[in-house]
Amino acid sequence: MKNDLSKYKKTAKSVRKNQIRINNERRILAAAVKIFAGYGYQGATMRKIAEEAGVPKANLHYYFQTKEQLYRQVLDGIFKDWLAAANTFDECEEPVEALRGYIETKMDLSRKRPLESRIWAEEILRGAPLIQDQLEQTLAAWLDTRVKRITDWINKGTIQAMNPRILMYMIWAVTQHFADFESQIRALNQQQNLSDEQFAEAKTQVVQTILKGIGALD
Amino acid sequence: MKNDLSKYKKTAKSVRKNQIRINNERRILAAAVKIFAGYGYQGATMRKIAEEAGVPKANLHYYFQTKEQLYRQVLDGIFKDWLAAANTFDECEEPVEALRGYIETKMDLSRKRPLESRIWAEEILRGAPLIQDQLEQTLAAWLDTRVKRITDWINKGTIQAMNPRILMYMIWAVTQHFADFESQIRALNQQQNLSDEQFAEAKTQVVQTILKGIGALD
DNA sequence: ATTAATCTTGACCGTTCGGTCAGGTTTATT
DNA sequence: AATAAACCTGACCGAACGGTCAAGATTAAT
Repeated sequence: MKNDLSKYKKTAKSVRKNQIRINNERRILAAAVKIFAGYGYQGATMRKIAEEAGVPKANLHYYFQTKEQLYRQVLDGIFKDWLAAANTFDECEEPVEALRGYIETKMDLSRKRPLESRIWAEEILRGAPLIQDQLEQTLAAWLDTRVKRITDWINKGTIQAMNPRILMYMIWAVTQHFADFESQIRALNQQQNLSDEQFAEAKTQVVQTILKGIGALD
Repeated sequence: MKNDLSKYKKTAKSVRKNQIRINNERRILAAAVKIFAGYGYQGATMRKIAEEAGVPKANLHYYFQTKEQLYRQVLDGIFKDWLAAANTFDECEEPVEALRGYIETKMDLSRKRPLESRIWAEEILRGAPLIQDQLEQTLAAWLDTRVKRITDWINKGTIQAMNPRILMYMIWAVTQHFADFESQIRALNQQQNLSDEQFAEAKTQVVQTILKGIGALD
């Protein structure tokens, strides 16, 4: 097995040896994110990724056996970021601050990592062929516990009665829209990407509209 | 020119001749919508489309010279539907009913024509390489006039102050999410698509949340 | 009945795709 | 210094892609 990593754990000095692999894997993954986001899974080619990473195509297959495995690792990285951001939801006890923090974090993620958001979106668009398990297990479990929290708020009368799942779908839809539909927003904004000021305004308005829409604000 | 249609306009009987062409074009376009939606532009192949339509691959190139031209005609059809639905916005004078009607129409469109929504989404995701002109001209003009209507409502005090463009982005994001992210919603709904009842609930909640969120409802 | 236009199709073409591999180079171990 | 493990890469492969074309079948026009 060319790519069996277990052997690297035998000695202390092998840590330095790993560095070559770590650096190259990181470089290739960064290039893969760009190319997959820009062309989609099918439109992306190993040639383009190799060119973007500045390595020969054969080298890609040395570190990642197949295109699909490379793509899977890209998706894994995105999913981890997603879950990390998702924990913002639990940092506050009160619905207003918990939801505000979560929406703002998701908006920031769309602003700072639009490529990752687009890769995720395309995967879902195609029917989630590779991440269905993660959706049905990890994401479904994450959602269930947050639905319970929101239900508690509703039962306490802090926010009005509603379907918590639909609220979460709305938050995801709106926040990710600013990454996924960036090119449409640009076309409708005099061919300019949203400035920092415009994006800040959007962020505020999204938070206000949703919070007010569920009766958490006046 | 094999595919010059001008000659068909010469006689009355040519209308019947057209029927073969009309039927085959329609059949191929319907198959193309399915395949483009399911696999994306790059992932879709002329082979698959021909198979879905039940005609030999060479026949596709008889009616549509290239894959890109076939795809363009699919996009044109989607854009026309989009604009037709968009006119719902103008049917009512008051903001509550105008926005409610528009949101509901967009939700219904997501429910009834999810494939078209996904093709549109993928095109935007890829940077709108083929429809940029339509976005910058037709869609931008459509949006501008609606922004003016909303601004009037704000100036009259019927709804609260806000950025009308961001409101429209939110409406598009949420309504199209139910088509574009259908596979994610299904994975989070016990592997079942939303039932008619669930979708009706979502529609109501989306309308209520947005209208209340902009201060148009109590 | 004849002619012309339109439609149909299997076979084929050049290109590009993901992936392989042998053999050379570099780095680590003893 | 010698050996081994890891890394690198140009050249190559079969498969699948979009697209073409000549020749036959069908339909319309006279």
